[in-house]
Amino acid sequence: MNIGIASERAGLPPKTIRYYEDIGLLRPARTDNGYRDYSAADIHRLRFLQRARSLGFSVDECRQLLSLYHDRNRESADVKAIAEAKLAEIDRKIAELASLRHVMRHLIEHCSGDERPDCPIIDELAGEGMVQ
Amino acid sequence: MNIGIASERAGLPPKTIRYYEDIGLLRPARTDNGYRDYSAADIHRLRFLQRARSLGFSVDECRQLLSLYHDRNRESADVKAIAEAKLAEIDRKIAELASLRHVMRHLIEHCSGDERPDCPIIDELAGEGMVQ
DNA sequence: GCTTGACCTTCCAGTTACTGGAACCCTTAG
DNA sequence: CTAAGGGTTCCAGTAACTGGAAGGTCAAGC
Repeated sequence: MNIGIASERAGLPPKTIRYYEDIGLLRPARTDNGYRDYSAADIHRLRFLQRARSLGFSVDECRQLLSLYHDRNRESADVKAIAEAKLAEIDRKIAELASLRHVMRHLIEHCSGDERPDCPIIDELAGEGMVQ
Repeated sequence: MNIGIASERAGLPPKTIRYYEDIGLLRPARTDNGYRDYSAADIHRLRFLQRARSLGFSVDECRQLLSLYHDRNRESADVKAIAEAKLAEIDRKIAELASLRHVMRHLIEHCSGDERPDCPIIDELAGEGMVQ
């Protein structure tokens, strides 16, 4: 199976698939003309990657998850630990964004948004603002 | 004022301050020995940058905000538009993270997290899972 | 006067996870 | 025979820094 078809099946652009190969995440066969030749197992692996990436796992975490996936002796605790760390990270990011949102809302609410130059958003950034 | 002191006052690492100069965000004077020499206005500018960056504005947005800051004829509506776009972006990110969080929680809750190899997290990533 | 340490300089490379583009090869239909 | 639409490699660029090497400067202590 050529890379174009593999791309459709896996839901990843060809460039990304080649990149994953570059960094050692998979190693498809080659046909006589030098084209990459993807097996069903390769597609499975690519879809695994696509799903894990879309869940916010870094490429390096995907590498770990893949090796756990292929490890017949893995303990589910190992996988759970990675997932829990990721959840904690998501929570941290949400909290940070929520706090940013709060400040932004506050600033926007107090800005008249008209043709006059006075602007509490600019004042705040300049350190003459209302927050603190 | 040397870069070390400027760094303390602005709350930015020296490396970052030099980087901001590289990309044209400020242009401090130089002393005879070639050291950068920061004025009070430079520090003000750096603090502006520090605040805007920590509010999630990109370096390019900071550039726009700085030029609006120095524009005596600006309209507060211009600033408000940038801030509102940023708020919308923050909302999008929060929504995306919330949905990730939901899936992760679900997966983690169903994983025994013990020494057994069975793991719904891995199953899900492999496409044999419970979600969908 | 000399050394030592803290500071400063520039420049190059690396990070993350791709993406764009150039130059070129292969296959197939008309 | 040619053109379109695959495929290949390799190089460079993205965002916003960060680390590190090699070397200049300055102030203090002996």
